[in-house]
Amino acid sequence: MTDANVGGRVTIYDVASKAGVSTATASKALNDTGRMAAETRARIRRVAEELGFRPNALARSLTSKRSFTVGLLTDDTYGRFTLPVMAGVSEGLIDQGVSVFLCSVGGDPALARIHLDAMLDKQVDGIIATGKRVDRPLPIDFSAVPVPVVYVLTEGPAEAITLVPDERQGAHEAVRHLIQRGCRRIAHITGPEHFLVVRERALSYRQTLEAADLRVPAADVLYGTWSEHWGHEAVARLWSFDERPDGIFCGNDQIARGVMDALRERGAAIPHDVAVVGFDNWEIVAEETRPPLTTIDMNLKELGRQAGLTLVRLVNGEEIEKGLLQLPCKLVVRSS
Amino acid sequence: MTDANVGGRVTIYDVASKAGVSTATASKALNDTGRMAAETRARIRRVAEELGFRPNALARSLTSKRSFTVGLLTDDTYGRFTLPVMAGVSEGLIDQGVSVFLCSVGGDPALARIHLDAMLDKQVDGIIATGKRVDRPLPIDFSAVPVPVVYVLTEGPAEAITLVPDERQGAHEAVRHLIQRGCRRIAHITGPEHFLVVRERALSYRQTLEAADLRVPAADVLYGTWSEHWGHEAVARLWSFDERPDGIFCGNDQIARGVMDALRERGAAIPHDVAVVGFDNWEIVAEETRPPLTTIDMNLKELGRQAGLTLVRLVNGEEIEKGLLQLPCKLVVRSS
DNA sequence: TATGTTTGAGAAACCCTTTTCCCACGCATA
DNA sequence: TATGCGTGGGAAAAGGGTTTCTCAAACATA
Repeated sequence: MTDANVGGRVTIYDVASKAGVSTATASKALNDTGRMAAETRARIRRVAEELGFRPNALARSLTSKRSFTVGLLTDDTYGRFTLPVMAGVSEGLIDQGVSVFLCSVGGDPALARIHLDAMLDKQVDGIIATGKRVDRPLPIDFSAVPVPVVYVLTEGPAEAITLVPDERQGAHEAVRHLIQRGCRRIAHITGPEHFLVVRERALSYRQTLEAADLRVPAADVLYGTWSEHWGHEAVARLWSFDERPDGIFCGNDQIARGVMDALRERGAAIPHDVAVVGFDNWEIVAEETRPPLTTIDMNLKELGRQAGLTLVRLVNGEEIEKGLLQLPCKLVVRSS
Repeated sequence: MTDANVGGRVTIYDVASKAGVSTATASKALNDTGRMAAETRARIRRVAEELGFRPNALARSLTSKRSFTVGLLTDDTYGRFTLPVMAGVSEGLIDQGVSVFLCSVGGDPALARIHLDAMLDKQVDGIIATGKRVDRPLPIDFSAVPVPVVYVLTEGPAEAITLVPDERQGAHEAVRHLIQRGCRRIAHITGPEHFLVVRERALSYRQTLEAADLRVPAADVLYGTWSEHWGHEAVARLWSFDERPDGIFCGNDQIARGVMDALRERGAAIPHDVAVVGFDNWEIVAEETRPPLTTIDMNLKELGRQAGLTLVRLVNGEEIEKGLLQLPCKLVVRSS
C-alpha cells in the first residue's frame, strides 16, 4: 500500500498505483478508450470505485478544451422570466454534465463586463444571454466573445441565434379560446405600446378577430401599463361605452387580475358575462384570481431547455440555422 | 515576432516570449510576486495588456487549489426566496472574482446528488444550501462534502453555520408599528401552524402585545394557508365577532392582500379603520395592493451576501462561530 | 585581489488528466 | 530459427499556469 497522497482528494495516481498500472492505463480504463485486457479494465474500475475516485474536472478541461460549464447572464433582476429559463437550461444540460453559472447584471454594463470576463476566464463553453424584453439588448456587447452565444428573451444581433416565445401564436390561442367560448365582442387590454410584444399580441388579436368575421370593437386595443391598476382603469373606460365586451384578452396576468377585480366590483359574472384570458401564466397571480385565470403560458422552461441544447450543439461545432426561433405558447384553461 | 500560438487564446507563454522572459518571470510580474526590476515588471505588464492576456482560471485553479467558484443548491423551484439570496451571494462575491453555480433540485434527492457531484467535480470552493423553509432540510446530506457548506433559509445540522431572518424581531417590528399607529385590537392572520416561522411570528406577536399591556384579542391567532383566499376567509371570521380588530398583522403578503380586499368589500377604510401589515415585502404583491402594503422585508439579499462572505471566510480557513445566525428584518412602511 | 552579499531572472517541478506514440512480448507463419 | 503481427500496457508530452530553488552577474567589503 504505497499511498503517497495523504491529504487531498483521491487522484488517478492513487487509482493507478493501487491497481498496479500507469496513469495512462488507468485513464483509458476509466474512459473506456484504448486497448487493454478486459480483466485489467475491470480491475482498475473496481479500484477506482473502492477509492471513490472522481476525476478533477478542471484538469480534464485543461486538455479537453471543454469545461462543461455555461454562463447565463440576465438583466432580469426580479427573476420572473429568468428563473424558469434557468431551470430549463439546467435541466436540459445536467445529464451532459454541464453546470450553469448564473449572474444577474441589472442594467449595469460595467458589472456585466466583470461577470462576463469572470466566466470567460473560467473557460465557459458558451453563454446564454437572457432578459425580460425581446426588444431590448443586454447592456453589453457579445460580438467579441470567443464562445458561442445564444439569446433568449432578449434582443440579439440579427445573425445570432435567438429564442423567443411565439407571441402571435400565443395571442391567437387566447383570442380563439374566447371566440370558441362564444364571445363576440372581445376587447384587448394590454401594456405600453412601445413594447414589441404588445404590438405583436395586438396585431394577432386583430387578425384573429377578422379571420372569425368578428367586428373589432370600437375601443379597439387599450394600451397602458403592466399593472393591476391599469386593468381596473381600463375596465372603467370600457364600461363607459354603450357596447360592453363579453370577452377580454389581457396583455398579462397582472392586468387580468385588475380587470377581474374591476368586473366583480361592477357585478359582472366571470366568465358568464365576461370571459377573461391573461398572458404569462404567472401562477402566483393566475391561481389566486377569483375565479382562477385562464391564460397563456410562454413555456419559458422549454425555451431554456432548447437554448441549452442549442448552445451545446454549437459548442460541438454543429452548424445551426441562425436567426429568430419562436417556440409555441400554450393555453392554460382555468375558470375565467 | 515568434508567435507559435496561432489558434487559441493568448497564454502566458505568448506574453513571456514577446516580452523576452521566461514564463516564471511573466507569472511573477503579473501577480506582483517575486523580485525583479521594476522596469521588467512594467514591460511584461504592458505586453500582457497589448496582447489582451487573461489567465486561464482552470489552469490556475489546478495549482492553487482554489477555483473561485461556489455552488448554490436550492429546493425552491419557484425562486421567490432563492433569487434574492442568489443575487446577494453573487453581488457579495463578484469583486473577489468568485462565480456562482446555481441549480434547483426541487425535492429530488437523486437530482440533488447529481448536481452536487457535478459541482464538486468542478472543484467548487464551497456550497451554499438554500431553501424556502427554515424547518425543512434539503433532500440531500452534505456531511461528507469535502468543502465548507453554509445553510441559508433551510434547515442544516446543528453544528453547521445557518443564516436565517430574525422572524421574531420582524414580527415584533410589525406589531410595534401597529401599536404605534394607535391600534389597540390587533389580530394575527397567518399560515399553517406546522411552519416554524408561523409559530415564531405568532409567539413574538403575543409577546409584543403583552409587553404593551394590550389584551390579546379573543380570536387570538388565526392559522390557515399562505393564500389570499385564506386572508379573505379569516376576515369573514373576525367580522363575525362583536369586537373587530383595528389592526391586522398578516403572516405573509398574499394573506395581507386577501385581507385588504375583504376589508374593502366590507367597507372598512385602510388604514383608517383597520391598519394592515404584511410579511415578505414581495413587491409584486405589496406594491399592487390598494393602498400599497406596509410589510416586513426579510433582507434576503443581505442574507445572501452574508452567506457568500461567510463561505469564503471558511474557505480561507478562518475560524467562524458555528450555529444559527439571525439577520434582522426591516419594516417597510407604505400606506396600509 | 579575494571574498561575501544582493539582485534579477530562469529551469524545472508540480497541479491532474488525457493522448499520442512506442515498445516488448507472445504467437503464428514461413 | 528467423520474421511478422496483433496485443497489452507504459513513457512522455501536453494543457496553462504557479512556485521553489538555483545561479550568474553585479556590487560591496576586507
